[in-house]
Amino acid sequence: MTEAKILDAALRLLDQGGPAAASVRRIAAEVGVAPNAIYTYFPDKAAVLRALAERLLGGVDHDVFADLEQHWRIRVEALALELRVTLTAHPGAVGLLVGGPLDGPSSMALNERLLQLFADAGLGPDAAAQASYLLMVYVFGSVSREVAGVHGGGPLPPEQERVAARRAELSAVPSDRFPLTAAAAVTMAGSTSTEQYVWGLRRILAGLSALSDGDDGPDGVDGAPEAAAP
Amino acid sequence: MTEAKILDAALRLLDQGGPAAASVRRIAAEVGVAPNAIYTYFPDKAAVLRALAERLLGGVDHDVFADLEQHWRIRVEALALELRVTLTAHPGAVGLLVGGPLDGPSSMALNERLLQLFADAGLGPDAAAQASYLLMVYVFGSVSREVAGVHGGGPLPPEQERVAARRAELSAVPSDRFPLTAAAAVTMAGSTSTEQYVWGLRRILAGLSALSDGDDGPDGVDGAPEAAAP
DNA sequence: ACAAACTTTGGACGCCGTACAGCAACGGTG
DNA sequence: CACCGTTGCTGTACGGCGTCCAAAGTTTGT
Repeated sequence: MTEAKILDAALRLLDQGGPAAASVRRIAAEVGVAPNAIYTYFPDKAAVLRALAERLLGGVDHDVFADLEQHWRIRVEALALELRVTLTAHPGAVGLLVGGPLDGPSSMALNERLLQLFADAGLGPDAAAQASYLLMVYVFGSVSREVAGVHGGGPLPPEQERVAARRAELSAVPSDRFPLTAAAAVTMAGSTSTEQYVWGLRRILAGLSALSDGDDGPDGVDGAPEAAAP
Repeated sequence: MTEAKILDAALRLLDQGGPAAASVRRIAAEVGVAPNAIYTYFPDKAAVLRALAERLLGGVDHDVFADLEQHWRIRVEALALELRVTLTAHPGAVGLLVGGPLDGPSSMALNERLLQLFADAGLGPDAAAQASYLLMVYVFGSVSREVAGVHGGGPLPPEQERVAARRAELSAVPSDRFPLTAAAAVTMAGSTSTEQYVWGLRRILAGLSALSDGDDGPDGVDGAPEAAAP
């Protein structure tokens, strides 16, 4: 009946049955309308999915990160963590976001916020733009790796479960052909964990801090537990 | 007739017409057989695409990066650049790689190589595993951003052209609502450039270098032209 | 009350992935 | 050489897909 109901239905189907379930016909059935009624509100299926992606990105609460009291690194981390939660909440929809261009109003607003954040950090406009892009690449890359291989429906299993499953898979790696992989299997199994996400984020922020004026952050060199070198 | 011919045909169609063109029926027609003949060699369409992804990843030449004479940072950069070229050469196939799990032999070999590289850099096994994952996230994230929105066929336009097109789009950004975005539009237009790719890569490697023993690399703080802060 | 505008539907078209049964070529065994 | 089991391929069919068209229904303005 309205665009909103169509998007609601699409997201519901996407969550329950993955990308394959979000067909025009099923969406229409979910709304309770004939398939072609959808075309009254959207020119084609792609437009529905684009609008949905836009809505999901719009669900990120920006104002939280505007608090100038906090150190910029903290604020970027908070933003990155919130983005990850928002995206992984709808695994079936991740493909829409990583696969399409990010040029909607929500993307722009998000980007503007990020630019402000990096400007606060002391980066010039150009460096801030590059840093923002780098951060988005990291967030989207991480999330898409995280939900990769989820074709069916349902929410993502809890982190602990996924890590355990991955550990089981990796325990089968032949240590003669891939000795390093086999040796680091336990750490690798944690790739899709919040810990690894934050670890990578901190490495990136450390790399960016060198551009910012002098200060080198709250946590010297290692921000994650397993970061020690021999 | 053979699996190889099927994969050849699939890649050809993918290159020419994007993901939508790589249907089982079209692949079969390209090979010159009936559609269902494909199922003699692959259990379903997904298996074809998985095999194709595996083959593409296998096309990355590893031995180049084994040269211990070079500094590890140079070798990682070379690997990242080669990976980007390999992936962007087939825009329609990028979705297969970022959308599915990376657990084939080629992925494992690549990962093993990366672990070795970071071990050479002085990172412990666990940090090396985390760094490898971070790098892969960056590469795949960058590439998928780069080919995002390419639904049709044909190769990616030359970099310069894409940047110019993006610049034109961004020039329409209303500077009252998104002042920072509008101000940095020219830099943002270069997001999908090799320069930006290397810039981000260097930030990440800088962040990782802090973990490696003491040395801080060949290029102090800024590795890209526009990196200066006011 | 009537006309105009908008919304929804029934039906159809061509394409998709895939299952099943049958046909053609072939290698090994008598 | 004749036989036969295995393997590769085809013909055909089913249900689902995105989308178009003309017709029917509904709402709105006057």
